[in-house]
Amino acid sequence: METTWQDQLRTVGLRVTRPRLSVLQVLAERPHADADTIVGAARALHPSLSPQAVYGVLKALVAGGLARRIEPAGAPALFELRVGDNHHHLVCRSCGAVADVDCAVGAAPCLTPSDTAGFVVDEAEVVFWGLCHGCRVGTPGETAQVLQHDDRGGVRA
Amino acid sequence: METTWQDQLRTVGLRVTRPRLSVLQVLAERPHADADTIVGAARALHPSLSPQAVYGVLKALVAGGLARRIEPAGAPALFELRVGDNHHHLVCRSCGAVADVDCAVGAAPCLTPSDTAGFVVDEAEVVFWGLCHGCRVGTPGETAQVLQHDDRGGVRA
DNA sequence: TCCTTCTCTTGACTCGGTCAAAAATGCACG
DNA sequence: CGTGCATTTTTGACCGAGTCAAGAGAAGGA
Repeated sequence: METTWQDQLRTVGLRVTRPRLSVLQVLAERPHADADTIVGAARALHPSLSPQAVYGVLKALVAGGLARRIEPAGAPALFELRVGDNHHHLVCRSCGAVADVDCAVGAAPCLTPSDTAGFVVDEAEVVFWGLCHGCRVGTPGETAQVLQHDDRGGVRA
Repeated sequence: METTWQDQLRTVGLRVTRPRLSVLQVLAERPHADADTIVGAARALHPSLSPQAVYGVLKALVAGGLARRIEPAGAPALFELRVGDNHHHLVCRSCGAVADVDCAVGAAPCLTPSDTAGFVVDEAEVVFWGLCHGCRVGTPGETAQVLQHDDRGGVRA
């Protein structure tokens, strides 16, 4: 947040454009927005913005390392600006809300599986599934936009 | 594996049908197959099987707890029969190969995030990203069917 | 065996996202 | 402070994965 968006863009070799600045601002305000939400919000800043432009911008940002793409199973992809700080996510089964979690046990708890089966692991991605406070208390339908109720949850990892 | 597929199906209240037995057999042979692969393989056992039938069967199996659906980011969903034993997955960034991993540290290492942000967590899903032996050694293009090379990996969780 | 109910088939459709060509814009250079 | 080329955005077609719905067809209890 110290450096401006402009600087950040230039640093990774991207040109500074209105669509990009708009998307960056939207992402800064909404930490876990999906492409559609971003299009809607960014249009407030740049009315003629097309969905494809947003996809293009997001792809550029992710490729440049300014944004991260997360894909909770059964939901459209979400984007966030927190990158490189090794954190995971809590996802609400009911409303799809997402919260950041710093890595659970110490530094990198799950990075080393017991048996790597010949794989060389470079990243461990953790998603915690559950219910957010609102949905538990009974304010569903508020931010509600049910994600998936497929299998009977509870496997506990 | 003691009980027959038939028993398993009946146990969860599902009728025993040819499509279901075919899909179960395919899943038993290929532990992490996607819907498309299942359709192809199952047709060998039941030629008139339609893709939608497979989707229906898979949905029923997952709902009944006989199968589990996993969705690696950027790839079609995969299905497996190992359920209820709390294991995670290794996914190859290059060829999409998937291997099972028993939970890393002891029983449930990541189940309790440091700060739950008001969420009640019931499951922690872990995906280890990396390269499988074959792709590392240089046999890419073998099982190769590149998944996604989007962001420069290496965040290490 | 018959009948009810669940399941499969068939086909249309949705959603999230990509691809490609052409117009427009950023910005390095003179 | 213009000018020109490469990068971006626009516009619009397209694709894969999966869902939805109606009717034909089995499964299996009575």
